[in-house]
Amino acid sequence: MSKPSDLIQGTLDLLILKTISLEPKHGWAIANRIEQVSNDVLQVTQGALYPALHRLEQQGWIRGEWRASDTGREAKFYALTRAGRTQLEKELAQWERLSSAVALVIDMV
Amino acid sequence: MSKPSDLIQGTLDLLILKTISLEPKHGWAIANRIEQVSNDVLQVTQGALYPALHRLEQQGWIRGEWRASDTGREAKFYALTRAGRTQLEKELAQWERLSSAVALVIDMV
DNA sequence: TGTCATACACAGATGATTTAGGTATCCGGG
DNA sequence: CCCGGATACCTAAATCATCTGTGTATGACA
Repeated sequence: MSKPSDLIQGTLDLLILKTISLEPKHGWAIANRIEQVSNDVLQVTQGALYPALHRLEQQGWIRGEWRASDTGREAKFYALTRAGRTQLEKELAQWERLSSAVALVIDMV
Repeated sequence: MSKPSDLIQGTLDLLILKTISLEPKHGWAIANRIEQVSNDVLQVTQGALYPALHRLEQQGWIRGEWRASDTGREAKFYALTRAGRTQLEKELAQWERLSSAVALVIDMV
């Protein structure tokens, strides 16, 4: 089974970039924030989250740094790089483009 | 690279079901229609199309039948079954749900 | 002391799509 | 008459994101 019922494939990068564009966050907080803002519709599993973070960091779009979290524990905070900001714009445009196209098809009469 | 720049993962089934819900079509025509209606934003490659059609047929959501196409050639026309119509409703609702959730995140201030 | 929430990470399976082929027919132009 | 382009079907291999399932560790709380 394992239908991807909780995430639209390919949007996770966008969601992460957007989430930390407001302020740097650590992985756990990023996942929580996405779930919260989406009213628990989007579920970010850790098995998707951490690989995505490493991927994004390797591409140079985000940068990680160990700091103390709100709870006083050490956590890896990720911030957008300049390239990441550009990438975010790109992914936003791409999402807009594709989701509008899907809308055209499903609104077809 | 091979970025999925021409299709949102997981939406192809929805797009196909919707396209033949108006009137039965053969594979080639389905792909053309989707591309046309989306202003060529969505590209349906044959390597994605035919496996998807077979998948949908196996699930009992569409039924194929050989008939003559507009051009006089034999082609396999696919029509929605009753279960397919139900499935289409489901996928429409799901898409609405998920894309709205994404919108919430990317419009986050 | 033990359990829950926080926090990171990875390995293996899954499954849709991309890439890249292959077959065959029909039509029109040269 | 032949050849290229459009139509029409199909499949195999590779890629890659995500899911499932684990494992580690700490701090708070009861």
